[in-house]
Amino acid sequence: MKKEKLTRREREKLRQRQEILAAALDLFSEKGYHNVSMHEIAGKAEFAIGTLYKFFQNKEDLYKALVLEKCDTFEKVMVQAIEASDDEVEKLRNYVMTKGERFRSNLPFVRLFLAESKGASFNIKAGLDEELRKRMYGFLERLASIFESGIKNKRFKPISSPYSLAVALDSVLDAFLLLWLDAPERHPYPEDPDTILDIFFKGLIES
Amino acid sequence: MKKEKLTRREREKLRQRQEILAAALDLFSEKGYHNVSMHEIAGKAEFAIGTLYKFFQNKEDLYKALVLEKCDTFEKVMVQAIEASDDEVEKLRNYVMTKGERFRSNLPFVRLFLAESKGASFNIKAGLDEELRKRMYGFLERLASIFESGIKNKRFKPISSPYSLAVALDSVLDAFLLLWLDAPERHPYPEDPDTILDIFFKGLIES
Amino acid sequence: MKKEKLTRREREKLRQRQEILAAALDLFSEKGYHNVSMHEIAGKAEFAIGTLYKFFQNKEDLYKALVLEKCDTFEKVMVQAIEASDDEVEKLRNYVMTKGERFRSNLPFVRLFLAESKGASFNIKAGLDEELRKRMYGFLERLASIFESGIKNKRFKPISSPYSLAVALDSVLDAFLLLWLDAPERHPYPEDPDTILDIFFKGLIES
Amino acid sequence: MKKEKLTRREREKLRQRQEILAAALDLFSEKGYHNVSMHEIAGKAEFAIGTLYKFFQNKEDLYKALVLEKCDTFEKVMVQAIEASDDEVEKLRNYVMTKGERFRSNLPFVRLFLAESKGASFNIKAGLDEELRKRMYGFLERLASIFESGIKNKRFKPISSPYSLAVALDSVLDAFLLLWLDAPERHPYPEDPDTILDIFFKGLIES
DNA sequence: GATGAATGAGGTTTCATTCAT
DNA sequence: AATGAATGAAACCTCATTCAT
Repeated sequence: MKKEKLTRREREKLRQRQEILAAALDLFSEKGYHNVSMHEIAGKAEFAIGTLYKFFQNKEDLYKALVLEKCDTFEKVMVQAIEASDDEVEKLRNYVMTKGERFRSNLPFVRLFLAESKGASFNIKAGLDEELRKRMYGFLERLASIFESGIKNKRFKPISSPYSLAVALDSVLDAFLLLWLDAPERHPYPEDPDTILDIFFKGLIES
Repeated sequence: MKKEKLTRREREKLRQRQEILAAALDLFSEKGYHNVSMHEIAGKAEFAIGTLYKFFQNKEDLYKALVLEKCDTFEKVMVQAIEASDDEVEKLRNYVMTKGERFRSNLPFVRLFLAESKGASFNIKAGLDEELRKRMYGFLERLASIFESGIKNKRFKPISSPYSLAVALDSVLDAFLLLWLDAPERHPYPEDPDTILDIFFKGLIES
Repeated sequence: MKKEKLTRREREKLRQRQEILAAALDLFSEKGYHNVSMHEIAGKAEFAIGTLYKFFQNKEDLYKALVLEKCDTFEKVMVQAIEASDDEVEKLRNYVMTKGERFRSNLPFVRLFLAESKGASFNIKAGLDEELRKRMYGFLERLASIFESGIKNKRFKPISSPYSLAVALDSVLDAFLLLWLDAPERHPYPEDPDTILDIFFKGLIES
Repeated sequence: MKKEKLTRREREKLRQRQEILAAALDLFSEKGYHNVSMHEIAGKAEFAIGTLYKFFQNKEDLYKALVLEKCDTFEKVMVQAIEASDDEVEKLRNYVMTKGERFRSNLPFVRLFLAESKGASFNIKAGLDEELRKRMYGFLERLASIFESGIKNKRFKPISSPYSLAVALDSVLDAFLLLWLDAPERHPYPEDPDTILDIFFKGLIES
């Protein structure tokens, strides 16, 4: 389905959908699912309330669509980042940099993302959690395979659990980003990815 | 305020308060702040609705009290853990072990804790976040000072940012605990604290 | 206005109108006025919503037109039935038979008709009721005049209130048809009109 | 459960329930289920909207309770009427009189009753119809058994279908009452029950 | 002091109707 | 002339909170 094949009408609809989702993202990320009313979203998006229900069956549906679509885009960018080089260390550097950039330019999304992926999400009765975790596990396995191949290629020391390493790296990134989100000046996100990677690269214990 | 000074009446009130908080913890951790009604809490605690409002000004207040008190206890236990030994490595080991034990025996609290500390908390209009983060930063500094003293005592290599290391260690622990929470069998929490600490102790790069 | 004078355009419009009414009849009779939306009718009739409003001012108008037109046809057939013979008993027989046939082959209409004529119709703010009752009274008078003429012609015993008799006969027919509608197998509508008429023809009391 | 055993609180609740039902009956019978809002009922009953939902789960539930309870009372009175005498003709006379009186003093109920029992009720998704028809069939059988016993006791001529006779008598009563409801002056309900019964008692055909 | 009945603001959602294309 | 996207009033219902008993 090429872009050119979309009729004007279809393009218009798509644009409206994006506007609704953008308004919803702003509000949800600022106040949380339960503190935002459909009226508020409609108001911010400058549509009548009924119009929202033409695009989304209900509030839950709108929220799910928002989170899933944003995560989709985010995941794709992350996958691209780790596939941009053949060198394992370079893959990790790219990942750290790209995640940082991406987060810092998508603040509203980040708040939602962390709320959904770390914090227990009580917003939606079922399904979103599982879907998101499934994706996260998938991505962690990609990350783990970088460590594996790095070990095979003798770039890294042999390590028993590459998956744990992936979990660790990812969580550390999120932690730094969360700190930065909370107080950007006090906790600047490092320009140089090695600042973070060195935590893993350089052993702490004096030998 | 010594225990002996509490009248029977006062002790009774304290016990009732605990019962309310216990019921609230169960419900909030299972369904989330917005999906639990004051009626439900009253029902589970076997008090009348009005009684809840004798103890807490409103729903928000009850929630705040619950989270803060639980965090208090938790923090005290963690501080004890890292003060139980004089050796820096032993302090870290104790921390990893104790946090794991504590989490695994306090599931309902953990869900709330993670929702509040990682996920952006949208439950409460203001205040809880800040209070909790302040405490968390305080604790992270304690952790950081372990690394500092370890470096001074030549137990650890010199590292530029002990605080970052503290953040990293803590976030990695939480990540493992979150995985374990989601699928305990697939992601067992390691018996031996060194399994986690080695991520930081042993450098990854082949030299 | 003769048929020949209708232009192709006019004939087309009339056909469309009928299609809308047919779709509306199906839906209204199945779910009731308030449980059918204009969208549903438009969908079933395969017209755009706007088109419905070209033919009918609003939902109420559409409903009124539907009921009145159907009743018109029905009334005409009933009048024909009682005028098909000169003999009073035969008139009544024809009436009983024709009403039965007509009902059984127009189920959707019957449900609406009974809802409107027996049940108090709360669908329409005003007007339909009165119009329908006026017609019903007119028809009952026709029926009454059969009894009158039967009495004058000595086919029937003298009876003080032929109108009451008309009411009675009509209501009994409806009652049997309602039973049949509810459970056709348990309450078959009699093939022989005399089964019903005998209730009136043969006195019940032993003399 | 004796009346005396009701606590003051319970009696109060019962009274309130009755007030809500009374307000609802007035409104429903005047405007129909779908044209009455819960707010309206609350306003007329002089309760807050929330209070209505303490007594009834939802609007449907309130309506069902209303119709069923009213029908219960009505049925009991009717059964008493036909059991007040041993003589079959007297039973029928009592029935005709009592139904007339009852209807004429319970106009709002009658409108609802006829709407539900004759007109197809589209108000309630399911259940009310069936429940009411079941009761109506039960009552018609009681009526039929009067004709049966009358035939056995030689008070009535032998008739093949006493059930049909019951249906006929009942529907004729309803028809007269409906006429009276529509235009009391034009269609007075007969004082003397025999006016109606004679339709069945005296054969129409001259022999 | 404890209770829980009563309140009503405010949430989500539907649907008859309009009007620009 | 026909369309159907957009509108927004108004429906049902929940639940935090109060206060008379």
